[in-house]
Amino acid sequence: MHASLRARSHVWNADTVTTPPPGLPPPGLRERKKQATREALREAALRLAVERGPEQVRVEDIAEAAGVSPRTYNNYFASREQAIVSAVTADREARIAAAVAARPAGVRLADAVTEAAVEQYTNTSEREHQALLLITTQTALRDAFLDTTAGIEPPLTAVIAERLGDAGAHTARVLAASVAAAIRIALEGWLRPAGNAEAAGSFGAGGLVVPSGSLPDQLRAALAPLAPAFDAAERRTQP
Amino acid sequence: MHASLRARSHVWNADTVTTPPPGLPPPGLRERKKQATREALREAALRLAVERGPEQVRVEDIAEAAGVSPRTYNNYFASREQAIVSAVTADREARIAAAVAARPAGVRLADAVTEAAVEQYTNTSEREHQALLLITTQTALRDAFLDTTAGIEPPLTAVIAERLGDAGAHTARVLAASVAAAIRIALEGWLRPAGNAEAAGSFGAGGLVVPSGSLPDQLRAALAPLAPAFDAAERRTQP
DNA sequence: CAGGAAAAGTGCGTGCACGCAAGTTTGCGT
DNA sequence: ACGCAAACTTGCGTGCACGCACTTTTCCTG
Repeated sequence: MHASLRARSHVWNADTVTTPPPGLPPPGLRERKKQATREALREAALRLAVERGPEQVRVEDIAEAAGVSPRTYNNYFASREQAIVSAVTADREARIAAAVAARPAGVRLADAVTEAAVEQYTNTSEREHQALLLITTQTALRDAFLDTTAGIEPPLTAVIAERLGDAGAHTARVLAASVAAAIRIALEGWLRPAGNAEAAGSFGAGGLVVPSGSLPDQLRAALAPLAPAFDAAERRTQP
Repeated sequence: MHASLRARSHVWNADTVTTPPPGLPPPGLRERKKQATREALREAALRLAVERGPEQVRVEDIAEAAGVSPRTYNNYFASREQAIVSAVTADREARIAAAVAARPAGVRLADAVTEAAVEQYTNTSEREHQALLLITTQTALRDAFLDTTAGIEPPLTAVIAERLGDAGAHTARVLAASVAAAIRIALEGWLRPAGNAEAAGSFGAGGLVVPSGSLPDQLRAALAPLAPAFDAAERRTQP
């Protein structure tokens, strides 16, 4: 059944250490240390991966560099790849949701989502771009990065549900998942240039794929087909 | 960031042993033995999982029961869970695509897809239902089963692309991925009853989720929001 | 300001995924 | 029929994910 498209790829978030939804009381020392550890691991993982090749970094090294035990390391990250990728991902999931919520209630929901996504993926900081190059070099990292999109679903579901009202809660879930899938496709197409020919799966006819434009273009193109669904959903709540 | 929703879950298809798209020449001895081995492993995995608990089955046991080395086992399956789940899944991916292609060209594409999905998931054979009960007992199996939906995407992309023409190749990909996501959601909702309360993720408002109807209902409900997107895509090719 | 419970960190052991480098079988051309 | 090349199998070694039981840290409540 098809080639090894998408091999092993631990989907996001297998950590034991839970981070509760931002509580109103001051975070408390406990939370702050947790986040500090998390960032220390992220940082160490990325730094080591850049210094030596990503292949030459064992979890033991990351843990040591961050000053924790290896066992603790994987209370935070389910795989070596996650640790590295999370450094460039940070909390983009939450930022996208926030960006959608920030748009005035007047605009089309489809546009709000699309622009929010484009916006959050084009903020290409300096180190982030450097790390992206690193990611493209290794399939495992590439996959881990793509799996990041799954994390967008829950917060996006929340904001969409907010706009659609309680009646559309179910619809919101499906739309959010579709958006996540579309974004994944856009990212796939974007960082394809690394010459693998057997990309699009193995089905008969049209072997032509768009020659991969810029990321914003890819995102808009991938999200466009979903716009009618958003419009219909919106229309159903505000006739 | 959220609880451990969707922990480790090796996405489908990490096998080394490739199965080329069905060639026209007679399969040849090589292919037949490969499929035989695959089925022997599937069968052994399921049988052992049913006899003792799924937890009490090591890879070594499965391999031995199938008469191959443990190393060969994971040339076919990337995880223990895949082997077990694949016994109930068989090639449902291809069947769904075929079912879509089978529908007359006159019907709405959205309907064709929905009905094809419902049809292929309601053929609950005897042993299959038994195995589904087994799956619900263990989170790892549940996740592996849900990840099966990812495999629907490639063949579904092909048939949808066929109906939309080459212009809609890109759209087809996004729609297929959305359908896969929707089906996943439907399945999630369906085999939820196993009392876990922290299901829907952790976002503020509406904690009400539909009390999970039958599988066909869940599927139709999950796919309905995508219908407008299909209609629009179809309209664009045949005005 | 205790004291005790909850949560995070740690050491250890087990089974597993997977790369590598033979060995073995199958298929095909001459 | 022969033999070569490609494909599959296998043994071995390595690093890793993760459960369990235990220690340490943080937080809350009387």
